[in-house]
Amino acid sequence: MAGNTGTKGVPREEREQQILDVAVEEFGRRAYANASMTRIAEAAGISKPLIYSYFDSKDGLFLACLHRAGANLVEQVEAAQTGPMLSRALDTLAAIVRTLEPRRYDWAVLYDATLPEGTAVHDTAMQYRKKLAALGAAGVTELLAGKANPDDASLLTHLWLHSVSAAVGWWLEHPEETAESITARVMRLASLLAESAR
Amino acid sequence: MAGNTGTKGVPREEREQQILDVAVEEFGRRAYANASMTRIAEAAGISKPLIYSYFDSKDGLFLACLHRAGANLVEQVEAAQTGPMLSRALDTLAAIVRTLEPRRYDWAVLYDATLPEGTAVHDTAMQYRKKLAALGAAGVTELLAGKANPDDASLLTHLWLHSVSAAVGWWLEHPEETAESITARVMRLASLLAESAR
DNA sequence: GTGAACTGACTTACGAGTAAGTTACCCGAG
DNA sequence: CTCGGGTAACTTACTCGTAAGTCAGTTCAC
Repeated sequence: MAGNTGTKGVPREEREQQILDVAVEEFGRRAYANASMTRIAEAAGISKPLIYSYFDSKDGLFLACLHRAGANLVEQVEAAQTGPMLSRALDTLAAIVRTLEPRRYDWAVLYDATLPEGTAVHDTAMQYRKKLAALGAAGVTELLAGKANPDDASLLTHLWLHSVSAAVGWWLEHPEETAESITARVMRLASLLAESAR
Repeated sequence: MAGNTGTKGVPREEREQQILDVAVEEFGRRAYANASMTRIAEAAGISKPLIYSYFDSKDGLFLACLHRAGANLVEQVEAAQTGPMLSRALDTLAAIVRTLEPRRYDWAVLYDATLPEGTAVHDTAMQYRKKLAALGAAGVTELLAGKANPDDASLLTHLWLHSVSAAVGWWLEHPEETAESITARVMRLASLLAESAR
């Protein structure tokens, strides 16, 4: 009889994507440490055991979110490393923001500050962060062109990555903004600052 | 007889400071959500109930850390808002870094991303953040001098605060650096960037 | 009828918070 | 100076709630 049990006819692949979408939002909003599997299940309209049967564990679910977000971002950012140095940084930011458009919380998942050290989750996030940092560092090196020591370059790379985080964070607080409007704002600010520094 | 019980003769005031120092480190490293009262007690070489008798709760302990960090930072940053616009940003950064020198994790506590919304802990952190943001916003407004719309200014303020966070974060990964060396690095980078933008 | 999609109800671990008691320091009375 | 008693500084050993993870199934599509 119509208890709540039994299949609903949703194929695994589709259900997995749906769970991932919900999970990214929960992980992005509350961070890994505060995220609750029960809440994810409720938000997805299914029960907890189904999630476990598809993703094994909280870590497994987070890893799946991470891979989707990380691989996507690395790919898009790599593709943006072509133009002349002057505009490359802006191109990269545009690529990131465009990639994040459909799922803005992907960035928060990748840069979650609550991942316990020494776990697979932490290590995997670190790998993706390192890849993005390496891409940023390449640009920074070229920009500085030997005019600064390696530690200064490392610091600038760090500043660059965090500026992107800041822009994405601001975007999350201003949902009505689009990828284009954000990029445009940053471009305006960049030229205003350059002018002020004259 | 000499069980582990009974007073050790440490006066409350002194013990409280010691607990706070340990707690800031734990909260700063692991973030509020992952921090454990048991671990703080162990690291401080005392038992959990003593912490509770002095600070009431995990929230109470965190609040105490917050007030020490927040009040200190707000005061020092306010004092740095005097020079001409050109150097004010650098002065502010220098003030922050100098203030953080004895307890670098204060910044991480103030900007902990895992504070549950709607709690006293979250609200208090927000108040201090807002104060610092307001100081930053004042500088940004003066710098832009009406040449940008309010949303652009808001974004720039956000970028500024996150850049400070980034610098502090880099510092935590390079413990051998001093307040002065960090400030010097940022100054060098700022002038290099200004030159590149020419 | 068989396997994939699903669930209600459980167990378990861990961390916040507490009850009840122990010891050492301090200070006033003799 | 010294001998109690009161209180501040402590601890061991608990309770209790919450969230991860699991068991034993039920139902539907093919």
